[in-house]
Amino acid sequence: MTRNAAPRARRSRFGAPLPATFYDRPTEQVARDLLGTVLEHRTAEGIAAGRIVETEAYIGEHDLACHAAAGKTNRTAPLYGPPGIAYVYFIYGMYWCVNAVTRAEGEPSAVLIRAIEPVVGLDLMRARRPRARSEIELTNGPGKLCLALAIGRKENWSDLRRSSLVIRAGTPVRDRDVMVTPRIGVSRCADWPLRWLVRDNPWVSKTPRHFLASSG
DNA sequence: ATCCGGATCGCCT
DNA sequence: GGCGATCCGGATG
Repeated sequence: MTRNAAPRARRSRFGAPLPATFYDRPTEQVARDLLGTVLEHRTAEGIAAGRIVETEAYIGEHDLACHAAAGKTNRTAPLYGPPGIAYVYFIYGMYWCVNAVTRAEGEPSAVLIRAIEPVVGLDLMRARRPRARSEIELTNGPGKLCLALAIGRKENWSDLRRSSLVIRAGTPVRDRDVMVTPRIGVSRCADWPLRWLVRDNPWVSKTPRHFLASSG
């Protein structure tokens, strides 16, 4: 029968790592196209990976919600680095969030990974997220997914093509399954439509009201 | 289902 | 000194 899904240690369970040229494009386009790709982190504990279902674009020094609005500092330096590296920042004295650095018109820009759908390493994620009361709560937020995948300070500046933290090609998401909304949790430029999400996916951090009608 | 405050600290004003 | 690209638990309707 179909016994070719060998559970043997396989270097890449999914597609190839996304090339640098993928990230070296307008940030909105990168944010859109990251939907459906797979974020994978290999550690001594094992492999944990998930399908990206929600992203946000932060575009340059003139986007006041973007950390680069503060200019180039020790903290924001990765945003000025090459497309395809990770920008991992510490927030609220407690949590980490991971971005993929892009390059929009030479501006320091990045895409925040806001939610993933767990695919590999569910037990590992549960162990790392003892407070999650459901599979959904494992990774339905930018801080949560970093806990589940053990992404932190060490992953800042990582090359997302060839480090322990990789983004691989996955199953593309059709346009009709993609929604765009304003970004979450920002007070400045709060109405800019720079958040992309997979419609009806349970792992999306905050489902837009417009699509809650089905439950009424 | 929704709202609110506390936790906790690095960074910019 | 004050505020975050957040999460969680408890209170409220």
